[in-house]
Formats: sequence, structure tokens, C-alpha cells
Amino acid sequence: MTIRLTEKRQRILDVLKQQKGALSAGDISEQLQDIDLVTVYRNLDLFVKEKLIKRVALSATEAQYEYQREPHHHAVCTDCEKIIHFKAPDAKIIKLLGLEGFVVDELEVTVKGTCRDNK
Amino acid sequence: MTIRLTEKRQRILDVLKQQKGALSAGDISEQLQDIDLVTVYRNLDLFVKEKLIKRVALSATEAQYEYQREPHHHAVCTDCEKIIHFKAPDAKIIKLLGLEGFVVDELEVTVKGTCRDNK
DNA sequence: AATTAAATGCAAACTACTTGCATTGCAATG
DNA sequence: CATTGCAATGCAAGTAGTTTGCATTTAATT
Repeated sequence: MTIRLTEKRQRILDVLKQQKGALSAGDISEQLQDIDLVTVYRNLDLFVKEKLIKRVALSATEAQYEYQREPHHHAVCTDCEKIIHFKAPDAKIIKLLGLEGFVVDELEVTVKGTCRDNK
Repeated sequence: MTIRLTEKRQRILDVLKQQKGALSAGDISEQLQDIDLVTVYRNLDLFVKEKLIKRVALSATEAQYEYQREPHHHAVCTDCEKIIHFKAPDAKIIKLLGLEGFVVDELEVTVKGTCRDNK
């Protein structure tokens, strides 16, 4: 399946592309006042299916989406709420997990703690 | 701060304690018909603050809560939606992450993939 | 027993998200 | 170039999960 990259889709995707971190549907809609929120939702779903973006579960209250650059993980600072992106040796970690009878497609590491800024 | 363990709180906590996996507020409310859903929500929030239970972001549509036994991680099967709990050598993994200037309090590993049952 | 504060329930509000349906836009075909 | 058809969008309304306000009950303290 290949998707049609309409002008509105392009612009929604651009907002995510320009953003370093994650955005909610509402955040995106605010930046694109002429595009209906419903259209934003529908296209975010589509982009996730197409693996152009990723839905991340960092907020408890709303879904957030990130443009899919190289895969990476998240460190959430419980003091300042800042989210740090980092890479890790995924293959090594998966080996450490020792999961028998489970084929890993995707690894997601989230750590909570405090960043140096809060000392 | 220490909390008062009322009868209803006890019963809400018991439901979670008996459950191996995670439950939503609605799930719990169904099992405790005489306790108002609002009370369930309020106490779940309280338990999370008290670190008696943990809020996990495994479902996209609703919050789920788990009784806090030993810390563990989750493997989500994308075919059958089953959630497998497993332990991992957390200290070793944290070392592998090489996070400079970030003090890790909590490690959360989630993997997505397929379990043997779906072959 | 009287006082006070916390816990609970009910109704209503609020927020994130989804669905139905009418309209518009676009692409392919004759 | 007009016609057909389907995909994309918007609007309004609906749904689901969660929160808030307020009155009432329960429980601890004196």
C-alpha cells in the first residue's frame, strides 16, 4: 500500500519533522489552524500504519507522535519533565533480556530519573 | 505521608494484587459493583503516588494499573495482544545505555514482537 | 457524645478521540 | 475535455475515559 501525499498530509508531516521531540494531535492542530483536528487524527493514524511516525506513550493523558528518524529511546526527567533522546546498543540489550520463545521486532527503553540540570 | 487503608481501598488493592497482569479502572469497577467508579479512579491515583501500584502505558486507549511486585518489564505480542512479564538484568542494561549526566531511578523495557503461540 | 476531617457517591463537566455523512478535490478513462 | 469514481476533508455529533464540585457518610479524636 502506498499513500497519497496531499498538501495537508505534507504539512502535518512537516510539523513533526521539524520538531525534535513528540507532539500531540492538539499541538499539531494548533500550528495548522486551517486543517481540521479530525483530519490531523486520521492522518496521524495513517502515518503510524505506514511507519512514517511513531506513537509514543510518554504522557499519561494524550497520545504523542514523533517523526520516525533513527530508532531511539527516551529518558524522562521527573523533576523538569524534559525528555532526552538517546541511542543504545539494542541488539546487546535484547540478548540480555533472554526472552525465549518471543521474537522481538521492536525495543523500547524508557528510563525515569533526574538530569544533571536539576542539581 | 501515610494513607488510611479503608475497606474499599483494601478491596481495590486486592483486585490488583490477585491479578497477574494489568487492569484498567473500568475493569476493577466491574469486579466491585458497589464501589463507585470515581472512587476507583481517586484511589488508583493515590496508590500510584504511594507507589503501591504502577500505571503502565501498554494500551493506547486507557490507563492500566498493576500491583507493584518486584519490578519487571513487558513483552507485548502484536498478534495476540498478550502481555508477557519478564525480568532482566537492569543494572547491566543501564550500564549499556551509557547515559551521562542522568541518574536513572527506574528502567522500563518494553518489547513488541510475536510470541511462540502464533506460529 | 460532639467535633472535625477524610472518604465516598452522584451528577455533571471535560478532554481526547472517533464516526457518520455530506462535500470537495483529484486522478483516471473514454 | 467532460465524466466517473473514489479518496480526502470538514462539520457535527457521539463515545469513552477521566476529573471536578458538592452533598453525604464514615471514621478518628477529643
